[in-house]
Amino acid sequence: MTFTLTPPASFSLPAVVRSHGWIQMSPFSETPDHGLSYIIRLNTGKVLRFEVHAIGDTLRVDSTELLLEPEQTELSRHITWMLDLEQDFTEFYALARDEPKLARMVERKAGRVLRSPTLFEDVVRTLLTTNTLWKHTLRMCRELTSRYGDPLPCEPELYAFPTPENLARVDEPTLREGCRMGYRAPYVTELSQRVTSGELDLEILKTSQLTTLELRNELMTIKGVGGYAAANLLMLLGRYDYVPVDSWALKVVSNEFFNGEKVTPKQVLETFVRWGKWQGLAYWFWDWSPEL
DNA sequence: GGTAGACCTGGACGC
DNA sequence: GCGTCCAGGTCTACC
Repeated sequence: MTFTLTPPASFSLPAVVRSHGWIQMSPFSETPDHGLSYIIRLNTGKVLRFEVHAIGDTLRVDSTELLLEPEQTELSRHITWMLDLEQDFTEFYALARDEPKLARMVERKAGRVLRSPTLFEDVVRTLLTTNTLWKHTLRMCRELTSRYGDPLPCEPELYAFPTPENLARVDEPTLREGCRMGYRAPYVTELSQRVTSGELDLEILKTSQLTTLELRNELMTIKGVGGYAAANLLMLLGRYDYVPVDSWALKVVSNEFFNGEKVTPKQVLETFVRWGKWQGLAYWFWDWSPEL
């Protein structure tokens, strides 16, 4: 079935889809027209694949399954969140236009960051990005999804991302060996159990009134979430006060601002501090010079 | 508050 | 084929 959504004026579907590496991780994929494809499990337990295509000024959503009205409402809510349709970037764009290294992202209507439907899923994905190579992150995510996600009825070889309940049931050694997640396995197990038991409500953080610092502290109570992961998750929550400093950040900032000299995480943070509450976005969408 | 070492996986490299 | 080294963030213990 098909329905439509109306995006804000300054919106580009390809810009969101390609905003970062999530699109390469299962069950995300990019459609040939640079739209979004994703396999989701709704609250009713229904598993479906949906595609979002930009058609003129609207977004067309195609679903592999027929949806009841509450299911369509739920799916619309998820897509609105995933594509960050409600965020207003007017203030940031006004600042970014005067910075040659950000002017291009304004032209491309970039700034929105692709999200998973749930924060639980984004935390798990982020845990899988830490202390490993991107290739291995993709493998771990693929294994996790295909082993513990619910299958798509019309293409049972494809799966939705596993729910907290699914992952809470998997014992840690199985997760460790099956998905070759190493020491990350107990982090994912503990997170899944905390969410399933109700001890940790991640979804409430999406609309939290906490300050960014308080939100950061809350995220860092999750085992395996340190400074980089918390900053990354804050970006996904629409808070851009922190720059996620990883090895790539150290490299590009060194190349761009320090003539290739080795830099510390503190120097990376100082480089973008002038962007205030937008510093994470300025870093993320900076038009980095090619390495010499 | 800062630092060192351990945690894992898998690819590159030398023998 | 085997052993060693390395990259990638976070945690814990220690100072």
